Amino acid sequence: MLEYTEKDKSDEGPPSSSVVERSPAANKTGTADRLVYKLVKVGDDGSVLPATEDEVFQSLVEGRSAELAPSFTGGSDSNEDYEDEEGSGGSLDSDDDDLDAKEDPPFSSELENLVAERKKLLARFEVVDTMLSRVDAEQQNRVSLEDQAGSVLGHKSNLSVYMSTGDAIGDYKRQRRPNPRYFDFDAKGTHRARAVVNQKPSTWTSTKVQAPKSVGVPVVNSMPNPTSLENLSIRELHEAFRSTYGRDTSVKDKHWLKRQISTGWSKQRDAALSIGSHSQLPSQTDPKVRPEQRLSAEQPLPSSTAATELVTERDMVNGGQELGTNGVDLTEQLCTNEVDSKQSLCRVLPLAVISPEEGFDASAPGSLNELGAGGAQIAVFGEVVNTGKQVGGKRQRKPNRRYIEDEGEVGPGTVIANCSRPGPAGSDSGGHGSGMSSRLSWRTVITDAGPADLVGQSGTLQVSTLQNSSRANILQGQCTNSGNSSLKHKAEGRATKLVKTTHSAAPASQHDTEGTVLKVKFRLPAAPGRDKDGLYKLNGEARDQGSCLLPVPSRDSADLLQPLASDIVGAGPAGEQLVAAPVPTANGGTRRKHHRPWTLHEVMTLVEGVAHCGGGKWADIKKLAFSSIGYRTAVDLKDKWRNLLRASRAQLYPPKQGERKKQFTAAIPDTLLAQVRELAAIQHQEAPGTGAAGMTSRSGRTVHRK
DNA sequence: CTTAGGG
DNA sequence: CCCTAAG
Repeated sequence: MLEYTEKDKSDEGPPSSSVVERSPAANKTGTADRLVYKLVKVGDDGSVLPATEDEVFQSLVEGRSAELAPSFTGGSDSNEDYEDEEGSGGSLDSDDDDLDAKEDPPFSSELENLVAERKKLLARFEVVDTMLSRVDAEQQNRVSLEDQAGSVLGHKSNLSVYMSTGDAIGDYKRQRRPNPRYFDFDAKGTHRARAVVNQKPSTWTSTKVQAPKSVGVPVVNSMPNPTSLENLSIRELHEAFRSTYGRDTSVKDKHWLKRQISTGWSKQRDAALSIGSHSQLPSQTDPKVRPEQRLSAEQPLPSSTAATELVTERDMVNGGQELGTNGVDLTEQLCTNEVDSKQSLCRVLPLAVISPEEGFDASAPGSLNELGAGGAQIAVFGEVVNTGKQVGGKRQRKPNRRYIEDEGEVGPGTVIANCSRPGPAGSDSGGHGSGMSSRLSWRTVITDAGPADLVGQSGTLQVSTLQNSSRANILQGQCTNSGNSSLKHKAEGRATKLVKTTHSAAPASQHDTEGTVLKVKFRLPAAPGRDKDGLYKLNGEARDQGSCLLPVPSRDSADLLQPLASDIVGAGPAGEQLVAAPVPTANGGTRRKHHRPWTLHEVMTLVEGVAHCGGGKWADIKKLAFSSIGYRTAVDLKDKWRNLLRASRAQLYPPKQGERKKQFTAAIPDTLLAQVRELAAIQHQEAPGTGAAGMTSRSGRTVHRK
């Protein structure tokens, strides 16, 4: 019931392609601004209408007629976007004007050559962009204000709207990751609404689809059997990927690769089929379909549609490329296109897709957990990226952001890479939905000046932007933030942590004090993922510390620094260490992971915590002993402890055999290990017996040997 | 949400 | 470190 209800409320937008009048304002009005006219369609008469991404994209691609597909126009627009705008209204107007001026298309449009068109379009986009930037800025401000005010509601709606691109229906739940357990539940609620939605896309699709180019891998027959993917090694997967998409990828995650590949195949197949007639669904493609999903997937499969679209887009994009004369222009154009396409897809796909979440945009670094909207996939460069479409009607797991570094890599596509990800291609740490991320990056690129401006206006914005670039950038974020220290942004868990860390970490260890610590809360809409800590409060660290039960023995700086790590992030002002620096892997690739070496201090703290609370009470320990640490989650503690146990055990057996083994572990002093052992022993004892002092279950965990 | 385990 | 399955 609940789900259903919620949907009703928020959904308005998406589903009804039809008009949908939502009770809009009611909910979101105030806040929902975010969307705002991202895209504007300028009519010949000079009127400006909010256009759908599709429209824009189309117009861009086709170059010629500024017009959009008729079918599209009306319906799609009616999304939240609309509403949103109203909310923010004022600021936009000016922009609109600009558009008008620039945009009026000459009568002789027909005659105009593509170049001219392109220019125009570009100009238009710029304007739009600008607009967007402003809007964002504005929103940021608003958000910040809201935060201060303490109003929470607004955010939610905003974000979701924004990200989910309409489709999201604002339903938070949907964005969560598909836990099987919940899935059923979810699905039920969701379906109806969706069903309603599905019609719109078709129109568009049919129009566009023309000559799908065959990609690296041609048609159905020639495609390898998906099931074969299971057994492939990463290298093989890479090859397959390359053949499928025509580019390399650095992603190491097998799941991701498989998914991408299979998706690519299925898509291609679909495209091929759909062109001729109508395709059937590729159900077998995905190896991991969840049964539940199938059951629940009553709806018709839009997949074919999606695929088609993607293909089409790709073609278009490619075309653009070819046409492009001058590098620069080209570049821009591409970027633009890409962006648009993404957006458009988002818009469209959602309808079709059951679970947008899955969607994953190769080009968008971010996403992590799904964002619904963002989820939609995009075609980057011609390549068909996995769409949220669920091939077999099942949801695919979403790839971890972490693993996706891709995108930029493509040779040919380089252009885009530049555009979208200027900086070090960050992995998306922040990832909030792909949608978001893509957006961000995009924006970043385009708005050169933008960032600066934005920053100035609202520090907040920056943060989000930064995310993409990984923690390295965080610093900036700090700076920015510092201004508005009071702001709290909801951030994605990790990101948040990181940021936080950067901010306060070092100091914290010592005397901290910082009243200023801010919690940066990214506003990721949907980011369901791991917000765990997102909300973490930075309480004054000092305060907490004082309150901690566990006295931290080594507060001395010496202790802190000594440890293995360089980590103490704080140490360096620049918080760069946080990072996800690419780490070379033995195998060969590089992977970016958040790695934050444990400091001796932390380890000691952990040990004490265990001593006080017993093993297994990670959450408690976290609260007590790590209140000042912040970035270590209970799980981290658990993991670390596990490692310590291992180490302590290992210590007993000297590494005689010439195996140098894990030298890494080195840093931990024997004494500590000894303590660990002791504790382990103690717990071991107690556990089995009866809960001695109220410690009940924790025991078992102690020694597991693997 | 918190734990335990696996990877 | 991350992810997931289980209470």
